[in-house]
Amino acid sequence: MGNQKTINEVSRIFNSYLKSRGHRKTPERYSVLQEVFNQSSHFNVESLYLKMKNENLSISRATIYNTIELLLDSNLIKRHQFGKNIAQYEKSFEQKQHDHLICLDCDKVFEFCDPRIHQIQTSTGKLFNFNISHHALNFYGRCQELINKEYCENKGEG
Amino acid sequence: MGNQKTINEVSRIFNSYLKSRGHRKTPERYSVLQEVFNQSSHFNVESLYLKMKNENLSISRATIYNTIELLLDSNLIKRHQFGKNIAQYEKSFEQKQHDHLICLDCDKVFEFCDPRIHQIQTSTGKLFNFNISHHALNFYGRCQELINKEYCENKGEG
DNA sequence: CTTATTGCAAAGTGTTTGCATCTTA
DNA sequence: TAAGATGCAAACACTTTGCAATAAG
Repeated sequence: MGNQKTINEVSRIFNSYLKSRGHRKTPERYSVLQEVFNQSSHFNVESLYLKMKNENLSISRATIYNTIELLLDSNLIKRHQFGKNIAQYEKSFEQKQHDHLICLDCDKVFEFCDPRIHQIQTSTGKLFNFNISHHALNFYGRCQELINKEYCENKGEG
Repeated sequence: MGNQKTINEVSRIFNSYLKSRGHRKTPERYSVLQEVFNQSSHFNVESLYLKMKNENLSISRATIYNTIELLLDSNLIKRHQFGKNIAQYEKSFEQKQHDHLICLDCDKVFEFCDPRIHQIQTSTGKLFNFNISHHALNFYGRCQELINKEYCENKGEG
């Protein structure tokens, strides 16, 4: 919603990123990008690896870690840590800036937007003379709505 | 500043927490608490362990991990992840609520306060019917001030 | 044909667990 | 003296690294 991109557009971005950095175009890199594109929500390296293996794609963990770095560097994905020692990722194309609500009961992650955060970022940057490139705002708590309860039931899904 | 607590007050809090949960009072638990009390800034389990070993205190990593859980549960410390796979802790007594600025060049962490965050927390909680217990707001960027440059020089210290 | 990239396995790192030994209550 | 806590080492989970084989340009 808003500024969705097709896999072709995203490939083109990745393509020109690779070219600009003198990195080679390999089938593995594009298959990781495709898989990331298919993710509807947050994912981690292991889940991505298993998913790809399950689809009989030829890939190794090392290559996924390698490619993830390139995708981060080209701003096609974002990295998060939601209070656990596992890096979570999400694609950063096709969605507007948002932050996260994390349920401490079911680990489910919800997204929200609030323009005031950007104001705080700007004024804090000025105050500290800090060149802020990005932020992470996480609210931790317990979801209570019926609609959320549903999610809460299939605990620890991701 | 504001509501500092002495080690005696903190011990009393820990003491009554342990009693209320039926946990035993052990010298190790109190020596971890003392060490945490002595920390002026963020710390992690390994740094705490090495510091204690250096002071010839008898302690094991396992016991520190164990005690850290109790200190978290009794709200005497807070846990953070600043974008790395290492849990960072800080004492949560004797200081007011604050958030963090993380320098991507030198890994140094700065603290700031902004009351607007609490407003966002309240309205987001209402909007999602989420019972929010706490939050983490991290700004990532590069520090530029001379005063900060100093910190930046002894890279990777904390 | 040169050199970046892949993929495996080994090593690294932070954390958790199992269990025998101690110690608190 | 019984249940809980400690401490060591082994196990774990995620990530990084070394290196021979492969493939992009």
